[in-house]
Amino acid sequence: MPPRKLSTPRNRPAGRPSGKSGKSGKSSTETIVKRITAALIEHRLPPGAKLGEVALGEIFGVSRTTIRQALNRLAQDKLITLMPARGAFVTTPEPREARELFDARRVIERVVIERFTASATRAQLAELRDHLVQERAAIAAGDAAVRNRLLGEFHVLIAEMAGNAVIAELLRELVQRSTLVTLLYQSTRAASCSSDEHDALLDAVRRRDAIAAVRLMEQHLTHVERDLALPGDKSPALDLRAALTLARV
Amino acid sequence: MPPRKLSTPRNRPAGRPSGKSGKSGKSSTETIVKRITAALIEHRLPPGAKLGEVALGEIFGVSRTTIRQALNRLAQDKLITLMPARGAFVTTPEPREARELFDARRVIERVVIERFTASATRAQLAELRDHLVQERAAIAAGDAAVRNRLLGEFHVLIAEMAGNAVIAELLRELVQRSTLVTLLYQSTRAASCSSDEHDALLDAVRRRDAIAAVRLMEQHLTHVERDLALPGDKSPALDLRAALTLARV
DNA sequence: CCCCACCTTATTGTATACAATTTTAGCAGT
DNA sequence: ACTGCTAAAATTGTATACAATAAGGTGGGG
Repeated sequence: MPPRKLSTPRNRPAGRPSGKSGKSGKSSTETIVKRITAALIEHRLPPGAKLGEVALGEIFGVSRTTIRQALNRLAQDKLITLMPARGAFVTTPEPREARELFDARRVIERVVIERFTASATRAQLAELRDHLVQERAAIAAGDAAVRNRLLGEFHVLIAEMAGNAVIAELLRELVQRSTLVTLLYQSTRAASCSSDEHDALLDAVRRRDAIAAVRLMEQHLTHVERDLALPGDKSPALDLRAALTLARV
Repeated sequence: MPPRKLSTPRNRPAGRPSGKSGKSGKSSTETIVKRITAALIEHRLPPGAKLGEVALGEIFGVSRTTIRQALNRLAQDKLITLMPARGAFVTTPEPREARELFDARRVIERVVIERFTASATRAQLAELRDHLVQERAAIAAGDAAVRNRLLGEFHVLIAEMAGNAVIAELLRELVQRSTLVTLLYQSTRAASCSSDEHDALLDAVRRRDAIAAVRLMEQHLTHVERDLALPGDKSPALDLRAALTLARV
């Protein structure tokens, strides 16, 4: 890597970032968290990638202090893993964690969809239909990044509409993490399938068929999980040994 | 060039908070988060209290940088609320949030207790029995602080034993937040009652009676919520007007 | 030829310095 | 005397500087 010290004294004297120059009224930390999260969800940062503080600082034009705050936030969401005195790395979820994530989602989303089926308004259904159109567009355009983000947001959107903000927030975290899992153990063919299942789900809600909606949601989550290439219960050590054995030859 | 230690370590003698030797295996941020969390859960810091950065820094013997990291962590757990350029305050949960918290807990803990009833080992039951003894001791001693902590930990303990670490972590957050709620809208009489219900719950698990266990858990959570003096749906504005009307007289 | 100790280097952890904003106290005006 | 503005103090937001630690490279020894 570049040992040259590319000094970047381009930092503003001090104080707040560029302020109102079109950027945003949001806190800069918040902005950075969102940018990195988007990069993770859209698979521009692969699991295991190192997130150096100085590198990020130069990219976003802020000091390490601000970067560090953002990294702490991301670590608490389990999207990145902080290794003391080592640095921040994109989390590589273990198979066990992947299964637990989808299990937790089934527990929560079963209730969410049941309630939403009872309370959904026409406007909410229209919004979800719009969302589904966007999903289809991203899939048709082959934009895997946006596709993965939208497929996850669909679930969060329903949870927010179901009326319990606390549950919606929990689910948002779970969906983000399981998106990371999907990217790790992905099998690409499942994409359009997911969107079709979203469609069927909405249809059941429109018919106010709670039983069918719950069943479709559970099947949907089970399908997504099953389409992952989750190693049975193999620990990373076994994979390592296998890799080394092959390398020997 | 030999990097001799000729520079003066200016601020190291600031001294650690607890003079205990050698326990600093943990990160200092982690320690501070736990200390503040304990203070919140045990009601030594009331909702609405301001947590100034310099004050905390002096208390714990660290700089504002470290304090700020801890405050960010606590804010993400919703235990404190950060108001931009204003400071950090102990969260004052609104009635709506309180109801949503207990609703979320019912959704999750129903499943947790059902699974635990099926999988509980003798050793796990013994550990829970020990925990219950501690609860009783704290109640008998009139130690409200420890009591509240233990009453919450009971639920988290069961979730951890139920085998899904992700769900257990979600519940830990919910329990912490609902403990804060309990302290705000408390009605003290419910304490021993909770412990009795924990006892009944354990009994159902011992009998492997999943249906009873689920029912007892739901009733338990409903009781805890009902014992709160949650204002109906009054918004703070209404409370303010009422208060002013009374003050006028 | 390989392995180990030491040193160099890069990166993280923490403290301090400075800028900006909010709050509060003081003052003038009506 | 009370309300509205202005300046000083306090507090937060951000940047930089310094200390500690882990990774990597080099030379010497087995």
